[in-house]
Amino acid sequence: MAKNEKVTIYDISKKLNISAATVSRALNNNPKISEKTRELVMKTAQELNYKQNRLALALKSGKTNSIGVIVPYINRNFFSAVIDGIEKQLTPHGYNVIICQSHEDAINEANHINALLNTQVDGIFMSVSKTTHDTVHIEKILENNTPLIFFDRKKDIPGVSSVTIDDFRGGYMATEHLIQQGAQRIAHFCGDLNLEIYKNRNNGFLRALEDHNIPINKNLIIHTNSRIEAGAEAVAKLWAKKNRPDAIFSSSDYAALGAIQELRKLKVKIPEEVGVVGFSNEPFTKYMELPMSSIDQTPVTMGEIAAQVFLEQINNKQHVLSVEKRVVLAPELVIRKSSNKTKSLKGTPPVSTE
Amino acid sequence: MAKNEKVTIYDISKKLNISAATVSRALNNNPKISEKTRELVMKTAQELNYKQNRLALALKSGKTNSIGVIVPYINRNFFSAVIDGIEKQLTPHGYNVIICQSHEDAINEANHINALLNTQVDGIFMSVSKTTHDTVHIEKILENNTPLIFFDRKKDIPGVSSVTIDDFRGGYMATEHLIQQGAQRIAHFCGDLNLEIYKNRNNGFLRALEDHNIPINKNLIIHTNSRIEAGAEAVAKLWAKKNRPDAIFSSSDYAALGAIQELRKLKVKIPEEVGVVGFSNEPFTKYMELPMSSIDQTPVTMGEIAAQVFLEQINNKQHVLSVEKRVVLAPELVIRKSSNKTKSLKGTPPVSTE
DNA sequence: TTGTATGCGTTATCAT
DNA sequence: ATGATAACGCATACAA
Repeated sequence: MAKNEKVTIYDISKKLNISAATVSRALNNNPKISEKTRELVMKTAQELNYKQNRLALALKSGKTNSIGVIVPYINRNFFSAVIDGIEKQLTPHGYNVIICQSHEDAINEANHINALLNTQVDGIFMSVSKTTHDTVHIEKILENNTPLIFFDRKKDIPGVSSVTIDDFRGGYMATEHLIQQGAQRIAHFCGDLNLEIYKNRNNGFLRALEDHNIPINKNLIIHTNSRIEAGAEAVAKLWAKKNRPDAIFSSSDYAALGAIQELRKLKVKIPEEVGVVGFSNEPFTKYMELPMSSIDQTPVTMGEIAAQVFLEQINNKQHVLSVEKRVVLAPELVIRKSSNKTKSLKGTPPVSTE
Repeated sequence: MAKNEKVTIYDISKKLNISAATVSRALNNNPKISEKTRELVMKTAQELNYKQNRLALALKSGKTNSIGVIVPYINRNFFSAVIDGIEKQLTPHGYNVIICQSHEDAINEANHINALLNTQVDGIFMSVSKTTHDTVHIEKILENNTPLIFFDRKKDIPGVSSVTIDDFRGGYMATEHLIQQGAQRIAHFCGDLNLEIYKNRNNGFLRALEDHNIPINKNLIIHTNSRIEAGAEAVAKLWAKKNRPDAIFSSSDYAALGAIQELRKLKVKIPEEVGVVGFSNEPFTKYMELPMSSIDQTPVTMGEIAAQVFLEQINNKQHVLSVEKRVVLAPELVIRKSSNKTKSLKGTPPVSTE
């Protein structure tokens, strides 16, 4: 028996000598169908191994029941956790999640957007790449009237909702914590200022210094990317000079990891001589030989809320021209050994110690 | 100007007073179309911001130009690297990659398979979950006549192609290396034997001992999962007894990491007292304070080859009932400090030292 | 070279 | 309660 051919509602209708319309109705639990017919149809559908063709449905209804997510990399815990959050919320609603990686390249981003729009996805979630300056390719999503939700890394586009964390606050908390630990010369590893998130973390850092009357020293602000090597190099440079820092706040956990590795090579005592705080609370920070303090971005929550914003948005589409909702989540400081000189400390929420 | 409505080839045809068929042909570079018409169509398509509806195309052609990939977790470097390999090969061919996570749950796996089949993907790549025993949900893919390619973790199903690495060889290499470093009492952290990969690594381990006349000691074979905690617990138990091992070969990098952490807590010297080799060559192994030896599975290559096998398969579909191709890749031993007692060692390919 | 008609699998509208 | 038919957007066989 060749199972080659796809079985359609017509096959069922022929077998039962009823119309395809009736089959369709029965399959969709239309109340105007007799119980007998419905059961018969259901049974035959099973027997014939009928599978609804979502393509046809999508073409007819204009809804594909799938959404696209574009992230820089899927193997960053932060991003995969956000995706988990989105999936968790949307799967029960019958949505399919299409995941795309931009690899931090605006061109890939544009291609993916095109492909997703051609696929007629019902919505797009994205965290923009570092190389995305121009937003014309992003605006195509809006021209296409497809809901767009930014998460974490956003661009300021009117009418576009976003879910982010308060990066300013995160930067502030990390810095203030280091100050409270006695630090006076805090170095900051600052990410690409093209991205709001890094700018905000940087501003939080600066404000914390100000508020505590610590002079700002430009030499201690190092522009690094999010790679381990970048952190190691930064430390190497800083320690080659006089007037070394007594703490490091890195906008990236990976750069912070590199920094710690280099510091240990240099036999610098952590946290006694130098306290270190990273950002993102990647899982490895917890499992390091010298566990690292970091700022948790509650990525799963971020994904869940992004999904909720999306659902609201498509339900409100009656007469509304554009809805825009900007959700900002609170970051959480997780204090671990790399910045904790005191054995016991009283953490004030939302600060947690491990 | 309301940009609400999707523009179709009909809109273009009306505007130009030509038939939709001509527009379609022009858009597809059909050679039987006059240059003038083609240019005109292309221009108006641009002006109107026309986007091909892949849904309609898919419904018509029976090809969606998208493929599905099902992996346990996307944030395992191994899996995301395989996905990178698949994408790299398939994107130039116009394919869209839909990524799904099973979270090691056979039920999720089945749901994803269903969704992908309903979406009419042109092929499915998968690495089965640990909880997948029964394969009926997988066989539905074949009943549906959709090409299926296993990578890394496969089930033995006739007619299904697979790309794996020689796990037996990997286990053998790791073990032999430890023996050459002088180990005589090698513990093995063995994964879930429900999966072929772990069974094979285990067999490789056993054979290496045999070949070097080392008696097999069942007490040194510990069944762990792939979590850090599992490795730490295993070490704690082993070191609580007499006759401790002098080396560990772990089927998982994560378990090996936990082992190393625990060993350092116990002040056991690595690699002097105990050599450790993991499996998968996750990026963190390289960046550990005490870099860890591991077996590299060449995941990007694996993904690329899987994609090639898929492309071959759909091109050969003329009269062939079923094609099956089993590609086995060679693993590579990467020697790092955790197992390297000798300062200088002469690595014989495909062994690399870092 | 271009136009006409048809079908891909569904659902919705209108009949019956 | 059920049937006939049109429509979603596209590509193609057949005509012209």
